[in-house]
Amino acid sequence: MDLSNPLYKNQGIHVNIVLFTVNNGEIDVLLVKRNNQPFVGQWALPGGAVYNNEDTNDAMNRELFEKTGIKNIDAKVFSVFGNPNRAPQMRMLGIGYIAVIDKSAISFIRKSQKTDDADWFNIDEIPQLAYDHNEMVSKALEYLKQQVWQGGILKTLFPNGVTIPELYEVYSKILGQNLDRRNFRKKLLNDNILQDTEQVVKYKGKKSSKIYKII
Amino acid sequence: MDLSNPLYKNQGIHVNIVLFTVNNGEIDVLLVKRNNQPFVGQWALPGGAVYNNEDTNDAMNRELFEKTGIKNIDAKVFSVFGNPNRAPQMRMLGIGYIAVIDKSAISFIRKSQKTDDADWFNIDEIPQLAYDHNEMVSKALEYLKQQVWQGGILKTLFPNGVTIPELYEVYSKILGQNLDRRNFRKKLLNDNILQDTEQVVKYKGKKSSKIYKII
DNA sequence: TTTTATTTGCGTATTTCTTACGCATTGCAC
DNA sequence: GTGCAATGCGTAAGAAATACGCAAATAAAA
Repeated sequence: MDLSNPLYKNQGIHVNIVLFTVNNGEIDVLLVKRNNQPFVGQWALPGGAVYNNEDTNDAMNRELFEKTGIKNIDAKVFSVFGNPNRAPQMRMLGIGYIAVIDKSAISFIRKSQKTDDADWFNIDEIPQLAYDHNEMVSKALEYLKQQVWQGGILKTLFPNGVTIPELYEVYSKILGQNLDRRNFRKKLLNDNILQDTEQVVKYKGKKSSKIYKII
Repeated sequence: MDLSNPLYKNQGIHVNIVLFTVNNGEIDVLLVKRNNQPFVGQWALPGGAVYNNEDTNDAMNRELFEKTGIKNIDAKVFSVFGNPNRAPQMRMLGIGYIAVIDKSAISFIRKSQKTDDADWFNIDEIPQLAYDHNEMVSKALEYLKQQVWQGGILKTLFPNGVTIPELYEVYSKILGQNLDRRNFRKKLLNDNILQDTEQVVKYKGKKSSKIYKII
């Protein structure tokens, strides 16, 4: 590679994270409001440019922390966005990360110097976003649907235990269809990913239900 | 992003393709011999640096063509290699592409100005490669194993039709285990991905077998 | 207070998919 | 010819997915 060739100049790398959470059976995505050029004032996915001495995973966590105060997320790459014109100033390669976390485990979302606002948005009410971030969100959701049964990606969602009815809501919402509650329970218990904690929880208007830990 | 900040300077993007083919029931990977710095004289995956006005998919096909003469491969990103020190000169982000093609559909492999040699290597006899390309190959193979049953990735392997015994060899080799020939046939026919062509083919030493098209 | 509706949780029957394996036929090697 | 491996069809047992009945808990409506 000839470093003096202008064809190789002015390329950057963007990392962005589509951070999902589940709230009352609704799927939310974390967005931040941009306060600098380009796309000032528009909502966007948390993320930013990677330093030249920085691993992309580290960059993703650094940008997430800087813009929202959230630390150490174990996210996975779900896609790469390689269109050279996806950013206006210069070529920015886009790396899309995805994770699902427990919102209540985050004490607060920090609105840093770098953002005017940060908040969770229902997946059905996402505004027009900066860059190609709307496309990123929909691709991430597709990926989530494919991955939801083969585990892993939901482990961090309920660090303090979960009931089967709660999991039922999450799966139904992600997959966009109503599963049979009785067969859903059977499959989960059969898959040996739930550990009985001997505890129960009682929500208003419902029967009390057992709390499990996801292994 | 502050373009004058040295933290953002000297970043490049590498695309590399792990191009698999199947030969006599063996899995081969296409490698090229480097003839310029760094790693002169060492074998490597086809690929190279992305131009700043170029889509990454286009860059992958351009580099593949320049170095081997192979055109228009429909490859998928299987992983991103984001370690900032994976290339010696400067930070090069690595994008790993994967595809499986029919070797016989390629008239010849061109040894261009840019490479001293280009050849297929059996997956069990891959030499020490440039950069982190050995890791790329093994990650691509993992990805291939995961994806082999849910179709798509093998479609281009047999453009002129295929027999079930031929597919049996491919699947067995990729998955690294001997499947039951009779159940393998049943599953393929049941999955409705094979279209009977009413033709048969006869290989020396074997019974004649039906030719199917993969849909 | 009684009734009604909803939710959790367990059980059972049916169907579909996977796995194991028997066997006739073809074709090469000897 | 005999022997052996490959193709291709079939059947049976086992595992997994699906459909649905039903009892107990609970809250809200009558």
